[in-house]
Amino acid sequence: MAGTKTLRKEEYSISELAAEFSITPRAIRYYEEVNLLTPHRNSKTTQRMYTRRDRARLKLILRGKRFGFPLVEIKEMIDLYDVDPTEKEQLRQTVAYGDRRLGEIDEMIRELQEIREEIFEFRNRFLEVLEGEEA
Amino acid sequence: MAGTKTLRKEEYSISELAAEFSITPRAIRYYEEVNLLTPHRNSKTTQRMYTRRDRARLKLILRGKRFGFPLVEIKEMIDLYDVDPTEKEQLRQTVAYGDRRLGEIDEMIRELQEIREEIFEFRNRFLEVLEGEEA
DNA sequence: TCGTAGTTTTACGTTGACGTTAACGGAAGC
DNA sequence: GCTTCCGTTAACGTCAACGTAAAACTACGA
Repeated sequence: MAGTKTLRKEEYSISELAAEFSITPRAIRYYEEVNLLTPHRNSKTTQRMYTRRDRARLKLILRGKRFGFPLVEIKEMIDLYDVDPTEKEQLRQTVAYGDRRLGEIDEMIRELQEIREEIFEFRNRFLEVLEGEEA
Repeated sequence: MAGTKTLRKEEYSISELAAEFSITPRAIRYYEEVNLLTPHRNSKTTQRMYTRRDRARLKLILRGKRFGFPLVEIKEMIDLYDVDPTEKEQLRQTVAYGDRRLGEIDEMIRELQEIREEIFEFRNRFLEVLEGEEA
């Protein structure tokens, strides 16, 4: 089985991607409008074709959305993957940006754990009441 | 110092609350429009007055917003605090709702930790490059 | 008592993130 | 060749979550 890699498509059409992620083609085109995706065109200026890299970016976009980040901020974050590693100043700024984001994310995790605790305790209190009645 | 509790205001005006949470009075009134807050009126149908309980609810609203929850869902979650503990069916449904939310939140925490890892590694890789140059 | 600062309702405006429709083009199956 | 799906652009519509502006009321300190 040497050389057996999970066979993956190289390119995707817009509706293939849309179906895979349960969104609409319109949404994907919109992400292109705001420069979050830059698919190339196939067969002489017609269909958009999405590479695995485009697909990966789309995944990141949707992940950001799940946390309520606006698309502009999602773009900022995703663009970190494209920083030129020879530009010292850019690197420095990126590191600083990353540090800020890390702080935010740690805070979010903290808060989420709080929320989890609250819901959990509420749930249990209610469950106890129910199980008390059961007897 | 017995009986010394941190002196807290009993009631707040709309702009006091707005200032405290760095939002606008309009936003607070909007939350009332969608039944997320129900301040009482003081001195004959004029000013809205917010109790500490209202203030607590506002805090919860803003916390929900930080995670991108729409106001309707935030309302669902906050209303858990007001479930009638004598209504068995309501309790049962609330427990089920809580379980669903707990699942979601666990997933969010997991994802956030992933994101944290990614940013962290990126940051470190960049930092290494910078420190290499330093020498 | 007057000014000014805060509050009220009403109502229209705005922004982000798409949804929806129209009008068209190419390809594929019959 | 015709229909039936994709796909394309362009343009207008929509919904949530407020922003903003107008016009009136009230509260309060100098």
